[in-house]
Amino acid sequence: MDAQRLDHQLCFPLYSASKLVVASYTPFLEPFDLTYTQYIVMLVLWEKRSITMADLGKMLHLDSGTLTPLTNKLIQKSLIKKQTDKYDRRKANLVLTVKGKRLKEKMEDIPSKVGSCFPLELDEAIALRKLLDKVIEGYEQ
Amino acid sequence: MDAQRLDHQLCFPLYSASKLVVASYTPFLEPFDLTYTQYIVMLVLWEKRSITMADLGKMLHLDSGTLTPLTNKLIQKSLIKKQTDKYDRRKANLVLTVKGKRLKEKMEDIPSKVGSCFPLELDEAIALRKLLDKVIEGYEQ
DNA sequence: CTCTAATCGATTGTATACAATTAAATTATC
DNA sequence: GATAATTTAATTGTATACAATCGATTAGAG
Repeated sequence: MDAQRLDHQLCFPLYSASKLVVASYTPFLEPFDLTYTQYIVMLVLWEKRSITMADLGKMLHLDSGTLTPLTNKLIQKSLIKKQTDKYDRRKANLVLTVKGKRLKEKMEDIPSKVGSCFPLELDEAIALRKLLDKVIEGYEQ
Repeated sequence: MDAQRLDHQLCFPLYSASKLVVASYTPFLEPFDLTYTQYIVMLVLWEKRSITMADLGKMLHLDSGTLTPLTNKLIQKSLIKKQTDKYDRRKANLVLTVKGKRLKEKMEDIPSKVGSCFPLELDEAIALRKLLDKVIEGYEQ
């Protein structure tokens, strides 16, 4: 059994499925002029109302080299604002604008629309989620 | 139950796990001066010995905008060659160089090294694989 | 209090990704 | 056999990703 074969490695289906699922958001996000990564930043802001760049990076597993230009795009679209923290001038707090807050309701049905593009039953989705969490949390070195 | 939450969506763990697993190859690939994407192209070539850009793109789910610069890197490293097809001059066949062929044995133990960074049991890996395949094959629209 | 260490976000450089377009070559249609 | 349609790979433009570095700021050790 040759381990050096694409179809014997778990990484490749993972990499492919991830790209496919991310791409499946595109047609639903395009009307709102958002990319997938921009969308998940908005998801976080809709939950938190305010978050520093560092904490956002921890939540999304993205570094400042990705987040700085990405949040600048969202600022440019008037969806969020960046304001220096009052007590620690190194920190930059991201907060929603009124326009950014309002967007939430307009995009409400996207998760279910994306979900219906995929054939997983609820128990399968739960099992997949559990396995992915184990991969993420169990990683060592 | 709010569907618009990062931790209620399957896409995000999938996206995170994929990035993590791909990144976990880096320390093992670095000594060979290869990135993950360059590595999976080599995996294909080690299996096929010769393949057109189009067929490689179908196998890896990547388009020419990604593959052209990527294969150019591998050519530059003298691991592969690109030769115009004799019978259809539109097609470019990728083939291994001697150096590219020899690399296979040197990288033999990478899959198991990466595998041991993750805590999945065999049955879990099989289940994950099956679910990912269902996601990929079942996608519609 | 002062000097060092750590933290934070921005920047730079390299490497994917993909949409859209283009040019060259081949196939299909008549 | 001329022409339209298709295929193939390259190119262009935009958007991630991440490693490495930098400058500003704050925290910590003595």
